[in-house]
Amino acid sequence: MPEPEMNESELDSSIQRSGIRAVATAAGVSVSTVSRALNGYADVNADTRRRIEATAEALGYQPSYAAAMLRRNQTNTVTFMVSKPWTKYVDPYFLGILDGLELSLSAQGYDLQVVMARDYDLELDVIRRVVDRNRSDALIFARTRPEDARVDWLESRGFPFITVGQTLRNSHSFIDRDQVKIGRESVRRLAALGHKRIAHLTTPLRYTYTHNTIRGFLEGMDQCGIVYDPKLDFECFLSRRNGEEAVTELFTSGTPPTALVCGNDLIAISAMDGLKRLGLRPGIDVALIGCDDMPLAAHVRPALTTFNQDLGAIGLRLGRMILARLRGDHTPVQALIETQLVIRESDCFLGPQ
Amino acid sequence: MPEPEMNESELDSSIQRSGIRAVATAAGVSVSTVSRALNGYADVNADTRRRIEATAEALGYQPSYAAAMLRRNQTNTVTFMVSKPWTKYVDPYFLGILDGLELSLSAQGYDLQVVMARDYDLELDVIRRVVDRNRSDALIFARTRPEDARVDWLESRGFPFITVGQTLRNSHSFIDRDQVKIGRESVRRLAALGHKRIAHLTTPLRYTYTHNTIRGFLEGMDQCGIVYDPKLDFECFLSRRNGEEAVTELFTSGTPPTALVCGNDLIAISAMDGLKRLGLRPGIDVALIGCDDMPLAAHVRPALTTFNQDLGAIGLRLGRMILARLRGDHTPVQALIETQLVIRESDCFLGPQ
DNA sequence: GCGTGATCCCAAAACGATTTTGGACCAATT
DNA sequence: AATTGGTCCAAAATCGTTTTGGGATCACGC
Repeated sequence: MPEPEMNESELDSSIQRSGIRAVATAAGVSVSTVSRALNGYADVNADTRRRIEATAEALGYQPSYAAAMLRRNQTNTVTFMVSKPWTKYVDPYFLGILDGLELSLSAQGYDLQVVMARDYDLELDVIRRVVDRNRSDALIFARTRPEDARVDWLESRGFPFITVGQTLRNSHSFIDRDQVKIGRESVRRLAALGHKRIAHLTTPLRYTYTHNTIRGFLEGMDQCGIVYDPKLDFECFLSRRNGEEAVTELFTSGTPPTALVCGNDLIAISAMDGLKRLGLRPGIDVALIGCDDMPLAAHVRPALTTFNQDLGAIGLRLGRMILARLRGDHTPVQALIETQLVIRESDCFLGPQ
Repeated sequence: MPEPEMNESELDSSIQRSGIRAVATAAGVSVSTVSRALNGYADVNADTRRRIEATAEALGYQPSYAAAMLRRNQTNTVTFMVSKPWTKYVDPYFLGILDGLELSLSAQGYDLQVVMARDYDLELDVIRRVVDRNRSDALIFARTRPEDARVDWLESRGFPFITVGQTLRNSHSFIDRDQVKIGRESVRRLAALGHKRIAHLTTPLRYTYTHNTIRGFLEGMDQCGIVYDPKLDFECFLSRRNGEEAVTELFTSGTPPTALVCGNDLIAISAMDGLKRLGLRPGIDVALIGCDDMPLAAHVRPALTTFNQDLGAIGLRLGRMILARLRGDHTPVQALIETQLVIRESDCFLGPQ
């Protein structure tokens, strides 16, 4: 017995899958006509088409995915690559997008496949595996960096892909939040409330979107006539130096800020904890604005003022974009998603100093 | 032009995929020998095998997934179905498991596919689609209920599946946390700290795991000689009546509890917020124990005492279980995962009442 | 009656692997 | 010398679609 693994392969004798041949016989037409009828080709008589459809339905015919894939040389699958922070930390972004994406893909008969890259170094390997093995028609990934090797490689291969987030070159299709606006509006909101010393607790600088937020932040400062104090900038990580530590440093040396622009809600929430620990009341002594509007943001006290976006809509849009690309539309689409500032309790008027 | 959609189909002229034929020619053997050599069959000369492997490597040969799938009648794909709460709310459970699962699957050449069911009513439809269309070799899903239509259907079809969580019949393979123990140990911990009035803020009752937790809770109460007061039980939902509301009710009428066992961390955190709003200090006036140990649990003040489990390990184990099943091992495996109580700040001695 | 399209349909050829079939070769045993 | 068994390989069949390249049939105008 030369079997490498004794794959017993089920047999599933219960239900007999009827192929296109059975449908053809039952409907009294040829196999090719069934195929053309079921795939919406024009040169099939309307009556014949209806008859074939009825027969297929009656027989419970399901075309073999594998056979179609082999013949058409396309997988009808779109791959979403999950990068490092998402493989470990729960990011509200992830599931929401996946949800909308799956919705639009499945509506067009496409499947969603998920692959994970456990480390930055592995990202390219993972992509290579997916692409080289011809197991997917297109790729989607996020957490883009200004210089992104994944983008370079995929562009050189001509493989269809869309990123969630931008790169420096931006020659490809992407979808992104308007981070510049988020940064700008955060500052403007706080300035309107009277704040002048505004700190920026940024997301990791390796990501493009962080830089865009910073750009918006600086634009906002400029527009409001506030001079930028670089000492009030802190790069925060989820795993290491978080909002709590940043706040501790900010409020125990130099002139502390009266307001905090936080790169995301997790940073904001940990910053609020840090403030409380220092005896400061977030939302009263210090104003905070977050970003993402994760479910918890509304449940935290004080409830977090933050930027909301319709994640499902992003996913949906993403699906439409990739589907268009797959249909042959090669013009790069670059979509900026609007966000709304959700005002809750954590931002506040500048109290008497 | 009878094209239904003008699918331009790329052509990707850049890289010429070399097939098994090319490898055979280059290695000077027959096609079948290449197949046997590359698939680990025994009756191939060791030298020949090495030569073929080297040739395949040199030519960058990647066997056509579609062709193999068509011939072997298996997809080399495992499908994970995401059910409703996970499609909307960020649950730490989800990604961690997916991560470990993908790791073990990809190591064996299997792909992970994700499908979403937007609603409970759709779950069965989604499963049916996946199974009937023969697009997956096995199915994994969670959020099991005592009477679960998905389990019934899959069992009747003989389709391989594993659940994360149990059902009433439990005739299938599953993996689950030891929820009974979680409930029991929560009570025992709080009782050891002097608490006698212990409330239970449960997860939704439609899920099996909630009932198991309740069973453990009652066992613990019994073991500690505490009489159970049904008025201290609250079913919490993420979307509707959350921990905050439960706490508000509990502490504004009747004899309030001194300790809270919470079905998950999200409930616990919102309960803490509710307590603060009532002027009570969680971790000082009222003890809380959560469940899940989501990343935020450690960042919250007071830091949450909660049950931790190695999610990656669960996913890994899940992968091994499904792989064994796919290799023909039909004996149901029922794995209970151990959890550890992570003691932080939110549980506390019973203060002077 | 004969081309000329239009319309509808069909038989056969891909697609690219795996698996089966049959047989060659060699050494050991009868 | 014949038989047996073990080890290897080439050729052909197979999986179930889609696509190709016509072929009937009919209506129409000359």
